[in-house]
Amino acid sequence: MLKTLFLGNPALAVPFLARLHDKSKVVSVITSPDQPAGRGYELKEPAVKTAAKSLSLPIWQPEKLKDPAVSEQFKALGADVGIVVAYGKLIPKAILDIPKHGFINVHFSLLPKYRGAAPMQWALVNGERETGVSLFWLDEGMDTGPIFIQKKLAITDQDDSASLKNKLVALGVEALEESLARIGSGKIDRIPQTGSGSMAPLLKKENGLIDWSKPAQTIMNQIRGLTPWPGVYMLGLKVLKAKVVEAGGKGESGSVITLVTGEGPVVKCGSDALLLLEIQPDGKKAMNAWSWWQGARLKVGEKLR
RNA sequence: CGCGGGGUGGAGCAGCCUGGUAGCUCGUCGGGCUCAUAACCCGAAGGUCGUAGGUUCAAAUCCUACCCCCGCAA
Repeated sequence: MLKTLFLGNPALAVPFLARLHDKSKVVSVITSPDQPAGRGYELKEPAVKTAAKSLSLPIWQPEKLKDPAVSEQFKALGADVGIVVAYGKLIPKAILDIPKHGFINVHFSLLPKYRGAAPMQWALVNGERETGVSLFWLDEGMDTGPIFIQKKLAITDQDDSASLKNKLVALGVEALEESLARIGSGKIDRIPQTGSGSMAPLLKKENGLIDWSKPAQTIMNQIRGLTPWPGVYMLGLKVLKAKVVEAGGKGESGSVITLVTGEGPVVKCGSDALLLLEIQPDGKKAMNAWSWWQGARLKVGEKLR
């Protein structure tokens, strides 16, 4: 059985760890140190750590990978291959060379497109019709290594970041199992990335700011890709769900042009309009847009403040 | 002790600063108008104002403690 390492942090990485545990001997689960997070800054452990505990796997939370002592410990683990899923740190060359086969990174895009931290979100924001998952061999660059296995996935109009994530994780887990089988039988591909790449940089809060003068579909894509984080918002209000509706040229963008009884207000955009369905005011719980409208003290024709 | 917002009939809010009959939009129920309606008109039911104390002739409103929810941030 292959001896493997697993490196990852968030909940999204957990299904990969579970499958890896099924199909190989996981000699160590490497995850970031517990960090203060949440209200009150309580120390919180990464989801991968929680999962590793319940699987009774050895956990290791090194602070700095560049430390030579860390490299020594990696060597001592004697792994055949490392699997990296959303670990969030670049792994130094000194460590990459340690396992017999190197490290495989699971990346949620069709490389070389959307290299970087937030490939799923940017694909949705940009209105892509297709994305996928790429398992590639880590080198020193940012998602630049040779590709092992790549699988495509169509993005539907109904997809949002949650549904797309679920699909990609499922696809990725499959690909992971396939890659382990191939390594076992010696059929290892290392296909250099070709074509022009693009970047999917870490999301910033500002990426979620709504500009009502943009087309409704553009804003809709923002909502699909950036919910739940960083969220698509305007001052004091986050839009969680909406629907594009046709609308003529009349009405100032950002103003409420009509109401759909029981559903919510319709806001004029640069072209067409958005029917708001679910909203979250600052400091409040998420609520349906119709409820929000009851207490919003706004009238049809007014701009959202 | 990271910063901040909030808990008021079933829903979303106003009222609190400047104590003194519980307000608004919606929903529910009954009636009316209408070919009809999610629209309109009339009427009704429904609230320990988060909890426990305190101040006061009088507290949703002022003071104290506690519980719960949420945003930022990470």
